[in-house]
Amino acid sequence: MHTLLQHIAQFTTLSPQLAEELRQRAQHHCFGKNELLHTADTVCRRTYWIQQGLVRIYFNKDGKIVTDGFAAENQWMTSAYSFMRGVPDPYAIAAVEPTQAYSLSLEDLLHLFNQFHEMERFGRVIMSAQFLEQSERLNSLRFTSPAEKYQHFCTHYRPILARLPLGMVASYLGITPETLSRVRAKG
Amino acid sequence: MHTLLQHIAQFTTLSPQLAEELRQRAQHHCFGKNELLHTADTVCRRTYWIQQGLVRIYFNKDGKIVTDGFAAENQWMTSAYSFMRGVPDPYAIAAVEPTQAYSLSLEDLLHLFNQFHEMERFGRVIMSAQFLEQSERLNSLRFTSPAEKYQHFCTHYRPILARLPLGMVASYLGITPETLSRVRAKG
DNA sequence: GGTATTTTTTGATTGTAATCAAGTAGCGCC
DNA sequence: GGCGCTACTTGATTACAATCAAAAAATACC
Repeated sequence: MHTLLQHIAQFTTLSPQLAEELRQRAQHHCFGKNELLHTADTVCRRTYWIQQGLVRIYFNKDGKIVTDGFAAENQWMTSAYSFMRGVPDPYAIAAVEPTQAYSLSLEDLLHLFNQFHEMERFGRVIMSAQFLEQSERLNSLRFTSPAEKYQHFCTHYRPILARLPLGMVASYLGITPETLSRVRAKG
Repeated sequence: MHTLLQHIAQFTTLSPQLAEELRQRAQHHCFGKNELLHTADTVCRRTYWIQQGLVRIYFNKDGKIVTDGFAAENQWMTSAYSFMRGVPDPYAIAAVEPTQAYSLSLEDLLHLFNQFHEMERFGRVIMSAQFLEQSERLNSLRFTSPAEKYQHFCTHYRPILARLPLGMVASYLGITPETLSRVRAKG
């Protein structure tokens, strides 16, 4: 638990009261390889902070699995739209490796946001960071060739590259496994 | 000014003190058609709330102008990365129509976030909404055909469609003007 | 009102990555 | 250690939108 508190303390002041509330509310989880953190077409009730391990979010597009994102140590993962708006969506989340995580429900978060200005700060800062990260990804998808996409992935996701099957990387990059294979053969 | 305050009050409680601080800090602007709100390769120092009119953000890619986004009445516009991180970036912002806007600097915002929990709430809620909107755009860019992209634009941006040259719409959608023209000819 | 410029349309060709189709290698599991 | 499955590679073909090119329409400007 102290690792989650450390993470939060990087972005906001963490009062003893807030730390205590977080300790009470956060749930700890262990997931085996391929175990689901969240099932498609259900409401995603929790947001997960990955302490150890690696997870992915994906959905089924015309019978093919499309990976939409990854989260490893010290990162957050949830099905954002479903979680924030309380509606089902097509995404599922699964552990790529055995994973340990803490989670909070939306109710927990909203309570903490209400109770603690500093937690509201944390929420704002994290959302801003996610927004900027997503902008960069959008630009990469929009303007770069498959080779550049792969290069970008290698430099920005080096720590997890070796832990992922290439098919997942390909669909995350918006290219086919065949194209990724050819890109790698050349580089 | 009261329109900006109304906008903020939609997302958070607006105390008289916060309203007063906003009145003191927000600057009012009038921009003529094609006038720049922000110049490329400089630090974007302000975020603009559009009271009346229409603006676009764009950059120069290999000699071609690529439109990256629009903001009309009741929407915010800034060059996000530059504004938040205080570094230059290649984006410029220009008025598509004569435009009236209010603006806040990062210093203003950070002061207000510090001073007022309710303003920090507003920041978090707006960033969350922007994040979800961007996710939807990312999915549209990634998975849909030019015709579907245009359809999506028509349904989600109807109020501004008629106010924009098609070339701007095309580059926003990540397709060429020729392709957009052909899509429109068919539908 | 007429000229100049920009925007939009239409047509022909090309390039790139997707698709289709095998085949090979790697790995988990008994 | 061998079987069976999944992951990855390689090759041939196709589809789609980009590019190149030019004409037509709309708009701005004197």
